[in-house]
Amino acid sequence: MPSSRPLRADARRNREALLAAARDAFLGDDTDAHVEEIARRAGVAIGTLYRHFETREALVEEVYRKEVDELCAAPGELLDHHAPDEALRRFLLLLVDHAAVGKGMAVALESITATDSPVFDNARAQMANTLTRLLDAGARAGTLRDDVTGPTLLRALGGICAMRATEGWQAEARQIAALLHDGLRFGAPRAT
Amino acid sequence: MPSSRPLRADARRNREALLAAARDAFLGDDTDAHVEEIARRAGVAIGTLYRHFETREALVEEVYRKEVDELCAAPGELLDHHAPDEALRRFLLLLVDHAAVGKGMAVALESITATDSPVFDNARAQMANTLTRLLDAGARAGTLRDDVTGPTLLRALGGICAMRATEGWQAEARQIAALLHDGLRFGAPRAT
DNA sequence: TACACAAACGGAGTCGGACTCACATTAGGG
DNA sequence: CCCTAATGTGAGTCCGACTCCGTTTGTGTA
Repeated sequence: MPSSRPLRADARRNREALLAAARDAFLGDDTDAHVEEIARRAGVAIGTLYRHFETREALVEEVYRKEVDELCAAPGELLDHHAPDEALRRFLLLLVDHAAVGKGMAVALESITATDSPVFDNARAQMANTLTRLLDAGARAGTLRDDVTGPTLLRALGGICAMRATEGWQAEARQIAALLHDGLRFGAPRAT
Repeated sequence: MPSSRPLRADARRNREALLAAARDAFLGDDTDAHVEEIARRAGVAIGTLYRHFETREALVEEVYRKEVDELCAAPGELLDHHAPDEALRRFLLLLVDHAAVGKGMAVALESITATDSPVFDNARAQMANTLTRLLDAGARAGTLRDDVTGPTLLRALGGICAMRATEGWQAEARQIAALLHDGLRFGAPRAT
């Protein structure tokens, strides 16, 4: 309900403090930071936290939306400067990098890609659309197969995002991205 | 500590009742059945449940171990009757079928593939070994690329296992399996 | 068959963490 | 400056995993 009324100054301040505190916690190591801890870091009481965010999960979603937005903004430029299959390749690597931001981001991406939690409905739809856009461009160019949809590819990426905390996981993640990319090119009309 | 002493008759009975009740719950829809509910279904008290299983997770692991064992037993026969890349293809489809057993099984497979929870260390290692075996056979035959390891492929499968409850997910899952399979063949010395 | 006792059982109670609610405080329009 | 609706507060509730210890029972032995 942020649109109904401009939100009082102190309320906005607290809301932002909460988001900042949550970001610190979630994007860092403390993926399952307690709400109490987040409120404390933000310098407010629990009640205030719950005035601004329906549930703990709603707060989590809000924190990660910005990251997802940024990620999903990339394809526009990528498609301007690269062939569709190359754009897709770069986007997948970008995804790996984002997952690398922190354990928290990886967990969030996992939730977005791998579950059907309604909390991430928006983020999931946005990511799926982004992938669809890249896939469509590649299909039109004949360099990517045309029988895989954005939502399907999104699911396939779950494995990447879920990785963390293991030695050398990033190399592994890149390899899986490459594997999927190759799978998408394999058998395309103009496969290279 | 089942090996130290043969376990009293009533204890064995209760243990089995608990496992049966848990299997009913987990392999059905009630993935997050409460321990109390499971104990009730088994006709024992909570204390008894905890005598047999360290934690709720330990019970979960026990329930799914059998499924994983069964799944991992398959490649032996598959490799006897099919070329390695075909054996791999079939194994991936088998994985999809197992994930289809129930929401619970899908969740378990997800945990096995996508997290690094120590609860599933055994299952994870077993699955990774199984995949390594298939990949090695394919690499020797020249029909699969040789730069992807079992653990890596296992991670990549996370996306498949995490799928559930969405209309037509199984078709989607098969497609992702095919995608990975194609990615593994793409660029192999004797790619078909 | 009876006995003894270790093993197993039961379930009320503890504990930890998400979430609520009734009251106190305060921003900011008039 | 005052009024009031918006906001903040934090002790308390709720819920579910897990613990503890008194009670019951299976079973090896005489």
